[in-house]
Amino acid sequence: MTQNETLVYQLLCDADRPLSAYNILDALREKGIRAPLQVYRALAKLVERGAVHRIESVNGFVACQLHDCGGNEVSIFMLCTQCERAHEFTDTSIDSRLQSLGNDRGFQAAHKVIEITGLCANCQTAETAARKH
Amino acid sequence: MTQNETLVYQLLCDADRPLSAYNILDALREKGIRAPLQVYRALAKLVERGAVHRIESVNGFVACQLHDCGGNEVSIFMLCTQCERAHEFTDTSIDSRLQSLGNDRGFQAAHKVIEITGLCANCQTAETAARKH
DNA sequence: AAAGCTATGTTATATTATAACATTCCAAAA
DNA sequence: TTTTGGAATGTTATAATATAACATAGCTTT
Repeated sequence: MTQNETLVYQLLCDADRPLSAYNILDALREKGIRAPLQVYRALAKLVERGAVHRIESVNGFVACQLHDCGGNEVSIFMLCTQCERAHEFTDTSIDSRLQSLGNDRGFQAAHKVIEITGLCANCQTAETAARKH
Repeated sequence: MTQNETLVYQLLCDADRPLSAYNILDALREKGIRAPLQVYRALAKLVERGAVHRIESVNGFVACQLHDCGGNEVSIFMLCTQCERAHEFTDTSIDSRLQSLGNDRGFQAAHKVIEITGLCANCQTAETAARKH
């Protein structure tokens, strides 16, 4: 990994939620990153390599949370609108079903996005508690 | 539907691919739409009502292609990188599987995004034909 | 007529992303 | 050892997407 990629990747690993490219830029200014392109270039490489995922629903980026994710499985993300955390997982049955839907139509899939937005369990209970006042 | 919503909705219905907010703005200038906000406000209402879907992968918008889509099903989109067309459909098994994945984790889903990017059947054959030269 | 609501319009600005070009650094060929 | 070619880097400018803040207009209910 190059210098800039390492900086960006480490930051994403330490973060507990998706970061935007400009979040990253701001956080890494003191480390010598000065321009958006430096961030976007590092991100492009990291995403290409599967080390980082782009979350379309929030225009953000997260470090891959699954050790062997570079593989073929589609990542599914659950995104909490409250705490902003992103949980990543995979599901073979959804994956294969989606694949066959594509095949049925002769569609050659290159990339799949599956994202669920809502309230995580934690934030639901917090909200319920808050309503008691 | 209000004036601006009608303009935007008609345009999207006539389009054969997702349009960006600024595509829409440019197309509707002669009809009196002058500022991005007029477009974004109309889109927000239309999306809320289920008449239009936002395609996260391309930051674009399409008119709903399913008559009864205002309902509960998740829309799945296949997006061709070549012709840029978006095909919408639903799949009960993916939907319910995704739902139960959320339930397992106590996640309260509000919105789901499923988008497949790739080459549609049509564009694949066009590409194969082109390679013969 | 007044009050309140929704839609509208307008200007400015925030946020996300890329184009175009110059420079540096390093490894491998000559 | 030099050179040369590719990848990484840096820098400035700008494109593309989206929203904030405020003003006005039109309609409906009281």
